[in-house]
Amino acid sequence: MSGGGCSIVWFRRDLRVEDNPALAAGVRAGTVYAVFIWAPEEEGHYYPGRVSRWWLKQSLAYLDSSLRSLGSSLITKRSTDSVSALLEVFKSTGATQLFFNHLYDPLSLVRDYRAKEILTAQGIVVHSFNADLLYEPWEVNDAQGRPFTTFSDFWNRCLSMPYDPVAPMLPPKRLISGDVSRCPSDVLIFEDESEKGSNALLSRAWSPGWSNADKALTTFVNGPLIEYSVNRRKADSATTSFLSPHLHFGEVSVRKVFHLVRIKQVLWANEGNTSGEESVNLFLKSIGLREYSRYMSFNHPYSHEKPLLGHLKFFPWVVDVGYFKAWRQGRTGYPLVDAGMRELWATGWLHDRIRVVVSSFFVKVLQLPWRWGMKYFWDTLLDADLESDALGWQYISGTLPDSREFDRIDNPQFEGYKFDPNGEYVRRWLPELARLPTEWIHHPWNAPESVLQAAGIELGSNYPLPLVEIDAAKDRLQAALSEMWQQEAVSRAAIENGIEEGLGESSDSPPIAFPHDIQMEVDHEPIRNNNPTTMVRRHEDQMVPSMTSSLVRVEEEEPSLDLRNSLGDGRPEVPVNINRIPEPQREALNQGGLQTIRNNSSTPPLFSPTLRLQNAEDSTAESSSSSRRERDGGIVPVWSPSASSHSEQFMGEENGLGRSSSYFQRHSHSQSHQLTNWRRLSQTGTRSWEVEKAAT
DNA sequence: ACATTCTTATA
DNA sequence: ATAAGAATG
Repeated sequence: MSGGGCSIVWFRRDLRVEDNPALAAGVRAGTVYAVFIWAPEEEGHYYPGRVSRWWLKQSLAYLDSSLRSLGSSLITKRSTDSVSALLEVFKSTGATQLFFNHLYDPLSLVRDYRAKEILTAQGIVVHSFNADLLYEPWEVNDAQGRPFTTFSDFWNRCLSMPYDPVAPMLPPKRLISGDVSRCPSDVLIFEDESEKGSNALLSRAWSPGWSNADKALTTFVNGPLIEYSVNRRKADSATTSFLSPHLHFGEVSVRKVFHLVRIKQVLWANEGNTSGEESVNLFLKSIGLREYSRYMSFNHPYSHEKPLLGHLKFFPWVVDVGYFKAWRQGRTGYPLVDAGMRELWATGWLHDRIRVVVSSFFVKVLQLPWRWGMKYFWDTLLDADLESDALGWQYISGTLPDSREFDRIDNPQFEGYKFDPNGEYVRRWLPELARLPTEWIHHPWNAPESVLQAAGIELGSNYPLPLVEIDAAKDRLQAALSEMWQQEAVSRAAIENGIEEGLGESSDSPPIAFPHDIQMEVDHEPIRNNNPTTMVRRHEDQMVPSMTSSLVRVEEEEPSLDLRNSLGDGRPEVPVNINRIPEPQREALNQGGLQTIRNNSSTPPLFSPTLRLQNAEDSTAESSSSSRRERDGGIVPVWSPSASSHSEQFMGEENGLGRSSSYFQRHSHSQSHQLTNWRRLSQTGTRSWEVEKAAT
């Protein structure tokens, strides 16, 4: 390439020098400035949690040292707006090109698009790459060229793509650095005084940074991987890869993981080691889920906030901060759940199985709104990852086409027998139960008084009785579901009426007129069970309450429900900024986007789900033809968070059942079993389903 | 060989 | 919950 170019390589969640396409391309283009911009306010609601920031700090230090060994260093900038920070860096360095790797969370999609637009207008040439996925979201489509809506279809397709994922590339041998003194770094602060003590403990268990990521990968691939299929169900043993935080920050490339693991698989297959082979399949499936989370986020950018299916739209979630607090503190009375929550709090880590246990308990037994749980995970997990966590919680909550059935409650007691048969996990994290014999460890409430006494346990005093009995939870769930169906019927009736009358005066009256709509905030309802806490149900999934600050306000948050004071855990403050994209900006993105980028002949077309949905054939052809070119850095994935692009093929919250039918109609042939599940949920008086079915 | 129970997996 | 597959009689 031409030697004259001077470029900025913008690091984000790709904190590695190996297999980093943006860095490689920047190096090829000539002189390089490596830049990291810390602008957490941009994340608004999802300001990174303490442990996540701790990780980031270490990881950046490692990146800096590897860049130094290549002859440069990392320029760090503190800002509240990445794009203007970038502009300043361009101004002070005189660079003319920008290189970065794609991200797929809703915020980054918008920000990166904006960055490209603004910088291009300034005469800067922008190149972006895939460094985070095996395949870009727009590369993986069904036979009709549409995105998949279930994981297994998606993953099967990924595994049988006509071309393999790009092979990982080596780090650059050396790097021609720009004059770093032209662009002084800001000191980045990732922890405050109050957090230092807690953070000190983290370094005993975890070592961030790309070289440690590499070590973790090697250790796993040469060790636990082969036994993964048999061990992965044990809550307490170190049989998982522990790669997730490394992967989150891009310290190691998924493609490298994929290739290494595949090599092992071929090896074991040749040896006839079927369980080893199977282990690789299972491990890769979890890699696939990570891929799928990006895929979902790209195609349905509100999936971290809104249920993808609207069939639970009228579910009366239990709005009970007391429940929420008990769950967070590991005082639900179910040992496996409590052990998990204590481990999470203490270490920022949780085995995948236990994540399922605690989140399922949260949604099905406590019936709390899933977004609260998701936000708590976000704040506490070392590997907090918006896309993965949104996928996980939606799966548990039953709002994906291939979710678990909503109807089904997992019993933590039996899960305890399965995942922690000897009770070691529980004993480790719940010292108060440590002396309880294994027989009773997962259901202390059944233990004879003498046994409890001998173990030093007084239920209701030093260990709680079950917060909610499983049987009561089942009843409550059924009751809540019938209530939901009733509301659905009311709403449907209202819509039908609205349509009839709407011929004359359509927009005057709200389409859904039912009492709760207006009285939502004060829709308190006495609860029918034995718990002492006042229970409040609400007919709407709600925004996550602020856990840490008295300042965060979310537009949907109700004044009558002041969750803020009761939630103080002494955790760090979250800034006020809410990540809403201003309306005019959305419009600009929507309308201007395509043409603006297309006019640059070296730049392949943009990809926008909106576009694709509106003009499926056209954009599909584009996406498949340009997916190759993209590897040379041409495409910036673009997505604009306009109302119109919201999960078009899933139910929109607003349009509820109307949308749902078209969704199911479209997919009914390939997904009859999901339909069955959905029908079961809607059995009471869901006439629209029958209508749809007849129409199909 | 066949029916019945048990096990396991489920994004 | 359920369905498929394995083990059992």
